[in-house]
Amino acid sequence: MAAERTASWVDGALQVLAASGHRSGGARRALLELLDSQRCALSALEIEDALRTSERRVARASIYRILDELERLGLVQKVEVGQAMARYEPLRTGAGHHHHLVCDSCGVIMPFTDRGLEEAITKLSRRVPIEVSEHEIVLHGACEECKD
Amino acid sequence: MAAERTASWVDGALQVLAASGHRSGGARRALLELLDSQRCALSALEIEDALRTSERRVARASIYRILDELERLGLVQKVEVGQAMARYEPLRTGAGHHHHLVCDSCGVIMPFTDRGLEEAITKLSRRVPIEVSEHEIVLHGACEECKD
DNA sequence: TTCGATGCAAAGAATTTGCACGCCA
DNA sequence: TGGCGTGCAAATTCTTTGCATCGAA
Repeated sequence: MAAERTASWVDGALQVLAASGHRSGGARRALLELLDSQRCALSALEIEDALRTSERRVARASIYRILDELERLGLVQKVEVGQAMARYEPLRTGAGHHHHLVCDSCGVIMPFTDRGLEEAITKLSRRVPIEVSEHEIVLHGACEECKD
Repeated sequence: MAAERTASWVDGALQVLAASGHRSGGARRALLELLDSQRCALSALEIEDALRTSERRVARASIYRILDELERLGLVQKVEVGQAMARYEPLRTGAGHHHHLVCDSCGVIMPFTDRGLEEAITKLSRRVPIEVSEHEIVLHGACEECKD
């Protein structure tokens, strides 16, 4: 829609955080950068793992707290793909919006986008009894590998 | 699509169970009947609660085991509406297929159906890298009550 | 110096597993 | 009668909370 500078999602997020009265903090910064570098949603534990190795180590509790705050501010989206574990990914304006394919056999998760689907959702949103702010679509099935 | 007798979902389910080599069992029966009588998805704990009161009491572990088996057999669908708790509902052929609206403020869940959405999904399913067997759509937002 | 940010460990909540007994086929 | 179905309780796994300390403004 609007032509926005892709001034790294991290910067934008930090700005929003500052604007809402948050101080800096190394843990949050590391977490934001990790999320930004990912291709698809990560779970809290995967984040802890990734950060333990490289970057800056961040306590598990902090990860949950930070993700919770980021979600509340609309900076990340929590996605539930049915593996008893929440996953999070950056919420970018316009570009980057996608949904998920899940292989119920091996658990792999892949992102996909579909214009028709988004249009259907937009139309639909106007006539449901709630004020829609977000939507989440998950297609379950068997991936090439597991299809046999 | 096909004109199917609505010979109660419970009966059909019991038949599938029998066909796949399962014995009868009172707990499963009670759980099936409860699910069949519901208007929307229930969580395992809600099921335990409902069964504790009336019907036949069923142990929590059994509820999880039974739901797991029913899901594997394609008799119920697990829906994740993002409240750190899985919900289950009967999977009926054709009629009854719906998706969910979730109020992120009060947590109420409402079912909805949309033809356009289903068509978009069907088309889309043909060109994604997995063999789609199920799909789940959740719209998040604020309900009339919480909209203020 | 002040108060939010973070780490650590214990607490909680949902779900799973182990094992013994009861009941259907 | 044999083995699945079920209950009970302990164990796991993911997430949250309590509290002390560290660090940014």
